[in-house]
Amino acid sequence: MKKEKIKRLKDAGWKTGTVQEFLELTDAENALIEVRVALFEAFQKIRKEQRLTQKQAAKLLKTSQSRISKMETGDPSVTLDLMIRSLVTLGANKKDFVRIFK
Amino acid sequence: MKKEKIKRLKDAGWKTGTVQEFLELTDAENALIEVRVALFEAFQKIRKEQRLTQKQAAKLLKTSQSRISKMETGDPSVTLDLMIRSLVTLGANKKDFVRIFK
DNA sequence: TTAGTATATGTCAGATCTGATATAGTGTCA
DNA sequence: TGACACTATATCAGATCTGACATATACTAA
Repeated sequence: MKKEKIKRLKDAGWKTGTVQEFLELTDAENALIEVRVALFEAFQKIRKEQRLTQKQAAKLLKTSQSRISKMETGDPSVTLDLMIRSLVTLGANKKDFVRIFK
Repeated sequence: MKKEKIKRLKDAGWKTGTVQEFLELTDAENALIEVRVALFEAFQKIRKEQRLTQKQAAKLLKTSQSRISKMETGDPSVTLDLMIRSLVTLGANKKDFVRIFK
C-alpha cells in the first residue's frame, strides 16, 4: 500500500515531511525512498540526454523495454542494484553520484 | 577471478587507473567497483562510530553477523541494495550519500 | 480512422540474493 | 596455556529479482 503511493505524491510536489507523516514512514524508509527517487530520476534524465528510447536503452543495457519503464516509474520490483548498474553503463561514475544525491 | 582481487588491490593503495588497466575493466565495471567500495567503507565507518560489534549491528539490521562481515569485506554476494538499506537503517540520509561518494 | 512509435503494466521461470548456521581464524586477557 | 569475544568464510533453502513476453495505453501523423 505504501510503495505505490509514494512516487505519485512526491511527483505531485508534496514536501518530504508531509509525505513521510502521511504514510507513517520511519526515517530509514523515507531516506531509502529519497535515494530511489534520486536514482530513477537520474536514469531517465541521462537516457533522455542521450536521446535514447526505452527500447534502445534496453538493448544497450541488455534488458527489456518493460524493465526500463519499470525503472523510471519507480516500480518496487526494481532494485537499487539495477538502477546503479544501469547508470554506470550509461556512463555515470562515482563523481556523478555526488550530483545525483545533492 | 576479477572480483576477489579488487578489494585487496584497492585497499593496498593502488591507483584506480592502474587497477583498472591491470584487471582490464571497462569504465562501467570500474565505476561500479568504486561505488561498492565507497559504500562498504562507509558502512564500516558508521558501524564503528556507533561502537557496534558486527553481532550487534546484525541484530539491529535483522540479519546475521556473517552477512555484516561479507558486507564489509566486499563479498560479491552482497548487493548495493543491502548496503544502502543497511546504511539508511543506521541513520544515513540522502545527504550523507553525497559525502560517501565524494 | 488506421498505422506506427513510445511507454506502461501484468506475469512468470530461471537467476540471484539473503538470513541462518556451522565453523575457522584472530586477538586479548588472565 | 585456555577461555572468550570479534570477525571471516563456506554452504544452502527459501526469498527476491530480472529478462522476456504479452498486452494495454498514449500520442502523432497521414
